Amino acid sequence: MDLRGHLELLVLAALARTGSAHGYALIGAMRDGSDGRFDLPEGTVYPALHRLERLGLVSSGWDESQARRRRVYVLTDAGHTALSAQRAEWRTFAAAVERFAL
Amino acid sequence: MDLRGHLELLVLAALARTGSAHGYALIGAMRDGSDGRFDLPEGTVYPALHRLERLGLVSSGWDESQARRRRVYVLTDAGHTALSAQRAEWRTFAAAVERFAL
DNA sequence: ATCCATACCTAGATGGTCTAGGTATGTGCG
DNA sequence: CGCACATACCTAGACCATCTAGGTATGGAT
Repeated sequence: MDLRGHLELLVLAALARTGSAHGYALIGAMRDGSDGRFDLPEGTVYPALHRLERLGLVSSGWDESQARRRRVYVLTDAGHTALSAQRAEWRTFAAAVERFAL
Repeated sequence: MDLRGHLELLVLAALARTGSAHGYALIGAMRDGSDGRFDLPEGTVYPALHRLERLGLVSSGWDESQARRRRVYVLTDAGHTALSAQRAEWRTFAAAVERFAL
């Protein structure tokens, strides 16, 4: 799919949209929320979530209340901050591309 | 600077803007045309130009008319086509990010 | 019973970008 | 003149995000 560094923004935004969600649901949310454009393989998303957790931007816990166990993620405060920063960064980046390359 | 896959679009667009230019001038054009936002190291741009030439999107020749020899690049027909395609791709990508993540 | 969707995971390949060097020529300045 | 600096080209290798390609296991439907 070639997200080229924008994956982090997408995952954080997906989590902000859903409030909290497990990995597989996030994959679906990104796919469905983008008309199939952001259809990421699990091998991309799971490691990204682990990285975000190492960075302290998300935290996770096992949800055992369902029949099938799931690792549920939520944004931390730092995650919300990072999301705002990445959104701002995207805007200036996109504006620059727009001005220069289009 | 972290252009993450958008470098090709930028270089092609820079060449389209200038008509034809040598590598060092393209670096300046990208830097100045973006308020310093696209300030790429030579080690990024020269290999990118070589790659684009291998792909047939640009062609080059030595300009010996000046005191200092320069390798001057121009877009090929395929390069113009590729630029249009990448602009279109950018637009749909940016629109999807905008809708989903902002 | 079997198959598919769900749900998680990781090792290793891939490949674009950057770091960090190198070479050489012209130009401005004291 | 000598020196610094900008110009102009180049490449090897590091880095690291993403993808490929596997693996495991459970639940629900037929």
